[in-house]
Amino acid sequence: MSKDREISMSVIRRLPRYYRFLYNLKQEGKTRISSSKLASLMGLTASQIRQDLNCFGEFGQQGYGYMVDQLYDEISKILGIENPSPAVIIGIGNMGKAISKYMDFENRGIVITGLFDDSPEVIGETVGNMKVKSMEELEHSCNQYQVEVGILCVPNEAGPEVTKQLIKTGVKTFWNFTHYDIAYNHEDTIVENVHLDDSLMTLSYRLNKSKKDKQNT
Amino acid sequence: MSKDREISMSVIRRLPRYYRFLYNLKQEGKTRISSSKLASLMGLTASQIRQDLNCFGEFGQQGYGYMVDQLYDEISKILGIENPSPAVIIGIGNMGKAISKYMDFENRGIVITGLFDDSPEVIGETVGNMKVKSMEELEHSCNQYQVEVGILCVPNEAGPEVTKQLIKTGVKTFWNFTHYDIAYNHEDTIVENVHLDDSLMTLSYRLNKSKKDKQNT
DNA sequence: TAGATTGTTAATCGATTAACAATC
DNA sequence: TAGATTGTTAATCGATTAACAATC
Repeated sequence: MSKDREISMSVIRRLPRYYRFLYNLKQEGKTRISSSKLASLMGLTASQIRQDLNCFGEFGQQGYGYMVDQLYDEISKILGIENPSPAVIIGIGNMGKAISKYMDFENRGIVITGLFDDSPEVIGETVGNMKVKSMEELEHSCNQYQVEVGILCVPNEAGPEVTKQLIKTGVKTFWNFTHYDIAYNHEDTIVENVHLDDSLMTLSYRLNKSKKDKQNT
Repeated sequence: MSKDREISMSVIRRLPRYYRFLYNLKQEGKTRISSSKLASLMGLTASQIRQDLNCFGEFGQQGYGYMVDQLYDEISKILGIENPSPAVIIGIGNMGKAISKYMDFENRGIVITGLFDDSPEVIGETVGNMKVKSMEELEHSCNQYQVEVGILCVPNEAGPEVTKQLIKTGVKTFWNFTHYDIAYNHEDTIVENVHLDDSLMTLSYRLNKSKKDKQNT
């Protein structure tokens, strides 16, 4: 049974990875998998996998393991991939363009309903198969498509203003590529930050650390 | 004093954020900050900040707090931003282009020494201020610039092969935008993964969760 | 039935928070 | 000196791992 206990972020962040590995197993034609097999495949412990899955229900069979197809579908449901939520991308610079072309949104629980920018050079341009609209059209478009998610690819300085505009149209969920701290400044928002700078600096730290460690050996 | 105890990933991943907030404080002309002020600014506890910083040394003054400038410099040193490491970007599609133009590499501890792709349409193109080279030139270029970091923006299928090529030239550190699990397949590598898909699915989960929660109230 | 593997409780480990003596 | 705030030890909290009874 799914428990009342609030599911921790650590568990949630592992779900997409399970989903990915199960997809691969499906592709390979595997029909069943045990927690210990999956564990060694993913570099986790079998215990952790069973604990994680049992946050959401009892998907396995004792003595047998898990059905790959069924588990895949369950996680797909849990992640909400079946009924994708409408989203807009704001800021169609390099990052906005890359995101709109590169991401497989529909298989990630999101449908892009519009691209927006405030630069005259970009407005009207076709990216993927969508025309970039002006910021003046944002509110109308958000209402029309009942947009729920804002994807922020604008420069850091534009973060606060664009966030305000989106919140005015009822958007409460953000995929945020800027440094602007949306969750801190706006109550009742759901924010997933992509801090590429932070990730790169972490890498730099780890590389330098390993260099230093080698010197001292 | 800096301790012998291995520093945990949780701490390391907070460093870039400290760095960012200290940069802002500098910009605002602030000269000193206490752990409790910084804590409320960042939405952390003062305890955690003091614990984190004390992994690396004693940077504060009792009864006074921390010097903004000094602390900023210390963290900069810790992150290895002062002596940037040479890197190459492989795969100059949408994401590769966005990364090369958008990121402020030099201020993140990295210098880009070359862009590489295997598509004739992209080779020779100028991105930012660099010409895209062919994969044949990779090995020579890596040796020439003593490249330490590989940035992988290639399609998932190309992950294993490109990784192999880079490792052959001595690259052991990766900023990885593919789904290929480098660390799992190659020993002694340092890998920082950017899993945009995972981040987006986590967002989808959280949004759907909040919708369900609202229905049940 | 016997063997395998789950679901779940208990034990361990690590990270965060609280408390306080040291000291500027 | 008195007040403030650090550095650091101790207490708490949460997440991971181990163990095992339930059961397919």
